[in-house]
Amino acid sequence: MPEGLVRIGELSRRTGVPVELLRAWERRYGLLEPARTPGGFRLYDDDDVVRVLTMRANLDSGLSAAEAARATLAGTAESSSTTLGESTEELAGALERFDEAAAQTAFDRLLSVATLDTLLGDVLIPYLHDLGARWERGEISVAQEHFASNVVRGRLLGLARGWDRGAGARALLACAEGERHDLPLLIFGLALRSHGWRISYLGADTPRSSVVLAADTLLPAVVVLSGTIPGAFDPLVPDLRELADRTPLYLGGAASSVELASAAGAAHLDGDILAAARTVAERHD
Amino acid sequence: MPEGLVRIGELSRRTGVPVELLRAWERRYGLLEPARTPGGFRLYDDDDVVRVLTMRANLDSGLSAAEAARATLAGTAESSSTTLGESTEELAGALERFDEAAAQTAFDRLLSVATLDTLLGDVLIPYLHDLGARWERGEISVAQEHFASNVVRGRLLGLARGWDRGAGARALLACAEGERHDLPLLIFGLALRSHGWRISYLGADTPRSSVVLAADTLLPAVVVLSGTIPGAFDPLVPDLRELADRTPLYLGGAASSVELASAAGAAHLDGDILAAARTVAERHD
Amino acid sequence: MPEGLVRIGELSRRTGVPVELLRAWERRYGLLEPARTPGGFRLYDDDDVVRVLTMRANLDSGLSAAEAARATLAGTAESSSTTLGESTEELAGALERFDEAAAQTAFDRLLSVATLDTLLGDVLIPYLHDLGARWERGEISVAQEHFASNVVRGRLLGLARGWDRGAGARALLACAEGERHDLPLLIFGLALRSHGWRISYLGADTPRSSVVLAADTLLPAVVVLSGTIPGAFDPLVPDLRELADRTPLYLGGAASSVELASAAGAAHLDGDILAAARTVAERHD
DNA sequence: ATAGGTTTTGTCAAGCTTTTGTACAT
DNA sequence: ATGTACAAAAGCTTGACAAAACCTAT
Repeated sequence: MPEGLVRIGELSRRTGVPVELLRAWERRYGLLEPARTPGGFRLYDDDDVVRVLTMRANLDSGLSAAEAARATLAGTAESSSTTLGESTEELAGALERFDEAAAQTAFDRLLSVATLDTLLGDVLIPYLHDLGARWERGEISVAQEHFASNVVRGRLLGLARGWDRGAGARALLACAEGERHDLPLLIFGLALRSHGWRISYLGADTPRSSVVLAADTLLPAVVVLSGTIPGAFDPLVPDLRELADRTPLYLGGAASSVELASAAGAAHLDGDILAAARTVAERHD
Repeated sequence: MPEGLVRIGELSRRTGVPVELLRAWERRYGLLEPARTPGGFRLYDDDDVVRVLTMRANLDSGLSAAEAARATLAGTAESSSTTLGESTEELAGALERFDEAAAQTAFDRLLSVATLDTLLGDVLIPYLHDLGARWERGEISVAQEHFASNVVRGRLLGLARGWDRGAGARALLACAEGERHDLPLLIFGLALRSHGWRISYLGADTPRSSVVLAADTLLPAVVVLSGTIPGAFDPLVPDLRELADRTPLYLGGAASSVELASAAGAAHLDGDILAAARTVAERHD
Repeated sequence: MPEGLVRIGELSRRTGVPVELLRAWERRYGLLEPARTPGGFRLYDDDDVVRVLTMRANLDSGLSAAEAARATLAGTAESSSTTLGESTEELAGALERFDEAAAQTAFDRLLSVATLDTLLGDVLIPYLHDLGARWERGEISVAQEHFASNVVRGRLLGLARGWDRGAGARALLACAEGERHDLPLLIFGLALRSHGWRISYLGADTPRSSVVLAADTLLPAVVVLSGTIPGAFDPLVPDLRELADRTPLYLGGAASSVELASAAGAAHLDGDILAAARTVAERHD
């Protein structure tokens, strides 16, 4: 669209506002600041058309002329649609500056615009990855990491509430011994829940014997163990093999691999948490 | 929304309160403290609209003008309630004084403090009952009832997001023709969802032919119809019988009864929404 | 809820008792003692409505007016303390048999009958103590302990949501290095929050340097460290002393003692979590 | 239950000012 | 195009009024 400058008559025709009134609005409220021809004629651009139409809309909505003009001029782009990305950044920023309230608000906003899957896959997982990476690069302190984890953990546990109810198959979830990162496992649990599964969750750093005991009590359809520390699963292989004899067993996280899992009689879940949940859900219909 | 200051005439138009009365309330009770133009005209903001609506609602509920004004002005208490009961009252209060922000906060609070089942069964269902009763007694204005319903509906729909995903059995939900009260059915859907079911929701006032068509397309495990208006199901009986031949059919709400349901080849769901959801969930394991 | 005072006509409408009779009951039996407007009009509150309805019920049950009034005024206050114990047992039982849904329900019930302080002091703290004791005696498996901790943690973090909002003094909370039991600290935080404080929470196993860094960023009014493992604080004493120079410091949990705390320039918080929170709150008005 | 007086509150009016769309003269 | 003028619409303040609701006392 070429820069179409029009004179006042044309502006009047396009907006339906009488010429005199356009001049009055300019004079009284400074609504428009048209360029001028050498001879003094007013020249309006497309923005001016929008401005006049906005002015009219404001008048129609009941504002007085003075107020309508003020509102029109103040009408800086309304942030009508806060996108997913913005809210994510807001969440990240709030967590980093220890602002819990703002983080909760950002979380609320995310929950109100996104589905659970989107929240988990497009927001939380990338955020946690990023957090980890920056922590490794020393860009973030342990305090910030702790603070953020606790806020996120609180929200995830909130979403998890009641996740062992229903009629679906049951999964028993636990972190390997020594493993402290429970958040990925929590996310996995929520994803599996959204496939209709029932979740029993033992959380971080669960001794192998406890997993076995819980499995014997609950008789889950599958057991899923998570471990990120390299070598975390190695000493467990014999026990896992025994457990896998009785219940389908899955190993996930960086501590697992296809080879290690098969050595333990288990199946390996690769990196993508949501995909892993889908895999488990589909394989045990 | 651009912060639009309006003059007294527009405020009157938006609230239905005569101009003179608005001035009288300001003079006598200090209900409003409008800004002024240089020339002395009163300028009101959005909060003032809420204040006037609240004042009117208080009057409708039987308070004298002086008391209504006092209650209106007092009704901005910030609070951080912890007990379920307190949060519930907070929600009710916020909804009645048209304070959407506070209502959303109370809702968030409730969600963070209670289980979904409790929120539905111990908070929302009693609240909606109470709302209806007070509306019938004229203690509450139509505007308040509408406002409250819409806020609640918005939150429930938010909670419902993605409820047709997963691997559980599918239920098709609809209100009978002419039936406008969709909130009970929404609550039923959420309760059923918490049992791991997938929900397909057609909402208020769904023509019988649409239900049949959706049922043939989706092949749900059950179809649930809701009706509160007495006699709402009566003309549908032949069609329902045909539908029930193909799919298990449930009828709920005051318009249904054991006799009517069996005449339609369906099962009757009694008054307690959460119990009804449990019944359906268990019967179709 | 805005305390709405109503005039005699509305009271009559709400109770179905004629205006003259209401005045007569007041004059003859002192049934009501309404406030008055400057002009002399009677003003009744919600309790008065209840009183009149009770009076009517008493009359209907055959009492004479004078007797009915006396009975009404002798009105009783009832309380439900039985439910607390039952719900507590229900919670404990559900957690031990890995029944998350039932545990959540029990939690909801507790929240609906108890205040936060009661919940923390009379239910959770005793329960956690008991859990620990039974774990030591081998009556309970690690799996059960883990499972229960995670459910409780989820609820506590839910109650904590937004706890750094407001205008009160700020407290920075963290567990000592190596310390994994964050629940007591969480409870302490909630208790302190109920005194109007703002909480910044770093959670389990926080390195000393991180605490210092967070303290320098947030400038809290106090720092509180928790440690249960004997000797957990010992290697930290020099660093703590330095931290205590800048910010009031409190040490709590079995790892602390009056001597150790004073050696670190800090104050010792003794075993009772709720009392400790009260102490901190009062000492920093 | 009634009578006679008071308070409360919604509504109206008079007289004047401000705001704003439109018109007209230069 | 500019500047001024003008009148209708909307608003302001003060004051008053009457119906409804309420009071006390008989």
